[in-house]
Amino acid sequence: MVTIKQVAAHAGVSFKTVSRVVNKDPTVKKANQEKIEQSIKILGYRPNRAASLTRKKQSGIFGLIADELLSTPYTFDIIRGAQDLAWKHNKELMVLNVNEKRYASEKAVEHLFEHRVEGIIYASMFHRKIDPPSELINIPTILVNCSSVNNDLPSVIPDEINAAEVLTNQLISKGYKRIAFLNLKKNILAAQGRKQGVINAFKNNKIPMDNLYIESVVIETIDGDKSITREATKRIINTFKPDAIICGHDPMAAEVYFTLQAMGLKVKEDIGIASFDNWEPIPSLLRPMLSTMALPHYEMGKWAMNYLLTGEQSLTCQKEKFKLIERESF
Amino acid sequence: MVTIKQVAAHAGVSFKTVSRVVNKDPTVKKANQEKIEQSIKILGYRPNRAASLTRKKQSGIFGLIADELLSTPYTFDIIRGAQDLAWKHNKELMVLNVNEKRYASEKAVEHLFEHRVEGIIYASMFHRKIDPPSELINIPTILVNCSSVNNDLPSVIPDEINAAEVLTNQLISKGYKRIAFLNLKKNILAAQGRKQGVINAFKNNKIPMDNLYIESVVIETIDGDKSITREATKRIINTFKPDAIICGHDPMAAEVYFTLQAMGLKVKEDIGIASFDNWEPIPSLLRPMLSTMALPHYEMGKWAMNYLLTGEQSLTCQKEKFKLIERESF
DNA sequence: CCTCAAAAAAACAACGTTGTCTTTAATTAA
DNA sequence: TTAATTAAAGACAACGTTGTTTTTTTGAGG
Repeated sequence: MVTIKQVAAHAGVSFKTVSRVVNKDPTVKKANQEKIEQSIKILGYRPNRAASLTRKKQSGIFGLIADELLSTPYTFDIIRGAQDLAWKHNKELMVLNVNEKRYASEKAVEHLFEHRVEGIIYASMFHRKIDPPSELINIPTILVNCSSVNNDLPSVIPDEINAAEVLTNQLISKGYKRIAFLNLKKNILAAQGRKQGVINAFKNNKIPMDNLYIESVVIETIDGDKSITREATKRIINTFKPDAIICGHDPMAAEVYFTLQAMGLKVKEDIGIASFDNWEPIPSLLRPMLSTMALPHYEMGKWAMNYLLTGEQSLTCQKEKFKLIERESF
Repeated sequence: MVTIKQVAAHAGVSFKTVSRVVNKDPTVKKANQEKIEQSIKILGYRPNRAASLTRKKQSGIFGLIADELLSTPYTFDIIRGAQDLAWKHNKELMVLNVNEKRYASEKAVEHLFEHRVEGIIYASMFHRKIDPPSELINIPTILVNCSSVNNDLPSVIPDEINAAEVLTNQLISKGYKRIAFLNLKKNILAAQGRKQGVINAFKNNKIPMDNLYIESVVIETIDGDKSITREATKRIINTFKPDAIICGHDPMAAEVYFTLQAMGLKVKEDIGIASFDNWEPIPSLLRPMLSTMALPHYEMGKWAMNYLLTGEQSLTCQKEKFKLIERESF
């Protein structure tokens, strides 16, 4: 690999002058600057990042630990959001993919410390409480899509309450009057906020609460048994007789679609369907395409990176708003 | 940050001895080793990776450029496969997510060169020919899920022919006799290989070719208009009258499912459906769940990393086999 | 043409490690 | 006990940069 000294020799200047050109120091004569840039190009010189980091105080590297517990790869947008912003500021983002079984996140933190990262983003693959590696308190850290059980770290999470409120408002404004909400499992954070949001919307619109029915549907895994969803749907249609159903997430909406179809009911025509997550490719695969509240993954990743870049220290809990993706299901 | 010299002072030895302990040099007396390990723990010392890299000839870092052209995040397994193996060998994997619009892959290569990576994995998000950054010929590089237009770089790609052959064999062995293949667009690499594979299977099983019908279906985007798939399905059912349909990929299979349903036909009972990709969550969402050939993303990522780790130089084109995920659709 | 200040470039130390060589301590053989 | 040998630890240079200080060059003003 060609070094700064070789460039200096080629250009006939001291290596320090080359360093100045590389670092865009304005105190270099134009003539020399051009000569050196020529030499750099001819020799194919690239500054050695490691060497430069030994003298610079800031590494320019941030870490992102992606806790892919449930391997829901549509959360990839968190990484995209963080990386786009990092690059815009000429910072590196070191992404470490953590899998509970094989590599403890402790090891990932260790790696990042060795690289002297300036800050760490810890991203969970679904909204939940976590018990993060204790070392994280020694370095600027921001949690994404999760919050610490001890509340000792700042975080950015999806605004579940607002999402449910906006979605329900939209349904109501379109004339739906009797809504069933097939919520996720009770102990899931998202479920709690969304329930609150749906209720808020009913209150704000002064609609009697007996036009709202909420039930938590237990789904263990995405590809597992969905008979519970199917049975709940049938039962609710026959007893509560809603004109719209809000589903806990898009996979559940898919199952609801299929159940309705089997019952001879048409989505939108006979019953409106709305959902949460915008878990591609599900919403655009279904017919009619599913209107759903998109999780602000990209925005959360970006917000987190920005938090680190601005050097903020506050122990905030930022809530990012979902975005309604209107398709054809209500 | 605490340095090696501080540890040395704390333990009452020279900093070189600490270095030996950190690098697991066996020529350190047990007593000293333990004393130093104590000091490291107490002071929370972590070796400075950048400083160490200035002296070591090998950086221990590999680069992965993820060309997320079509943002199909289910390809994430390529990264997982590569990273798992890298970690097992105590190597770092620097993942750079490249988006055609915003950041040229040239810039990503530049970054990786500055970090003195030992090799680069360039991964495409769907199987195709690419024109990779020319700088890559100066460093051990392996292409994943793509090959170079100039054939000047080694690559690992999915074995499309074999996949189609295995899948078709399986259908035939289950008694299906008249098969329609709704292939992807003609100019897609996967489509060409798979067509060959299906034909091979018919030949090997000595089944007359007039029991096979192949048609290329043009789908521009995943979430775009699917009426072409719908119409093709109807037409083929009514004219060719197959007992099984092989779909070009899982989103297409979903559309075929819906079309059949609308026609009053039941998947598996009335007609077998098979597909390619195992593009979660589609296959496990559909009812009955879709049997499909899984793209060997994880395996390709792992193979690529292994290629770099072993320091191989050959200009091979490795073909990784798909895996049939048997569910319930045929 | 000289002086002096300002600008530009060079010299040299420093960063926190590892590699190599040298010195010291421990062990073995006589 | 001592010399010879080996094991362990220390000293010092080196890596390729950047930060700081010193020297040289340039150019303006008289």
